[in-house]
Amino acid sequence: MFKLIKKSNQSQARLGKLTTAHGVIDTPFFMPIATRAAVKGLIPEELENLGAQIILSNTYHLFLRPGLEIIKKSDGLHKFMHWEKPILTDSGGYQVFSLEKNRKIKDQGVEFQSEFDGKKIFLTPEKAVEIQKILGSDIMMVLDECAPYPASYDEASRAVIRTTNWAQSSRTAFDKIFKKNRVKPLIFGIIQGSIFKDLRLKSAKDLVKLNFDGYALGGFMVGEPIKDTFKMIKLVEAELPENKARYLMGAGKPEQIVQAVKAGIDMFDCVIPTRNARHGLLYVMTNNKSLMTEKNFYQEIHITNSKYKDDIKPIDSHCECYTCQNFSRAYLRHLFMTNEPLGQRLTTIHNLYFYLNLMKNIREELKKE
RNA sequence: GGGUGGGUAGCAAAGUAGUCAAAUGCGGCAGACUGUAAAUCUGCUGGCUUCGGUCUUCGUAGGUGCAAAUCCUACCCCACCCA
Repeated sequence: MFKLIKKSNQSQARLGKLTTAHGVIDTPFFMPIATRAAVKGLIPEELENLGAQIILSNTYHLFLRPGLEIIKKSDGLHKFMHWEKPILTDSGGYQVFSLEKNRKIKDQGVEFQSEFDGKKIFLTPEKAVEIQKILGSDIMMVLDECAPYPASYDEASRAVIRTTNWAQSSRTAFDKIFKKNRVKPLIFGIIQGSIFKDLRLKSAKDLVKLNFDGYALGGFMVGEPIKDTFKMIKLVEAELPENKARYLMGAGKPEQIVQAVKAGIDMFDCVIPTRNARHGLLYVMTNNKSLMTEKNFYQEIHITNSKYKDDIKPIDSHCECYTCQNFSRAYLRHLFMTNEPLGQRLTTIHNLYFYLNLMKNIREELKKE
């Protein structure tokens, strides 16, 4: 359940609390991604210390490997991966987009071809709910169709119709499966519609009727101009009930997250901090004044750049993460140049800390406002 | 001293007359990454350039030939084998 604590008087930003079966989460928040039941090289204790309140896992990938039997036997995903805080599970809707070559969309669901053995997997909205139940998800996402960009109006429209139908089926399946449960996971609907105003509006309105626990804005950050992204966010935000969490799926860069918080978004997830960390792109805070008003509050550095060869400063001199407390740019660069996996682990720690700390600072700033 | 193989860009290694400023790999430089099939991918890596070219390069020095990294001669170096 989402509880709105405070609304900013300078923007649409909100402070809130999201209660799940595994604990209460302060919003706005960022979820590190654990697609395959692990956050790239980090142990759960480290994640917690970095400030992670919740992580994201993936229905499709876990269904393929290790498979549901193993997770059942382990008594759910939390125990399996030793993470006792909340887990949000994505439905596989994004894989409709990212694994475009290996899937076929039908009205009843999506047929994927397994990358491991070529086996065909037919994922329906009902099955996505069932799988997420077995995983032990705290926040389930409905199966949706994430259309690529650019998409024609007709394509986008068809994707919205299917997504809405699937949301209906998911809702029904969910209510049936959890009829007798006192403690239930949350279930979120996903709004689609590419960058077409009327489609986004219709998608939002139809989903709100289904009374989900939260509403996700999907199908963004797939190549569309960021201006359009925010136009759509503003449009959709106005349609959403105040007492439900809003989740901008797959976003984003730090300044985009701040901007989205100001547009009324409560939840985020993104591969950027972890993937970029592994690729040597690191975040440095350049201003400790107001995140909510300053535009350029950070800088990116490529740790492999030759200019860091003899730079014995930490990544970010003001950062309090384990990496910055103990290691220099020169050392991290050396680890990267020599392909030492430790380099990736240390930079992942830093970038995740940067993101999680960013969210914490946003919350504190909103509190003080 | 005799024999054999070899000397190609930062390194390794193809190429053995024209389509060669020279494959490929490594190294080096820079960039991208947004609900993760990503410890991945892309570009550049002799000089100059008005980006059309142009100049200098394949151990060194000569030579043949319209044309040479590629053929010939001499020399210098390296590796291994025999004395």
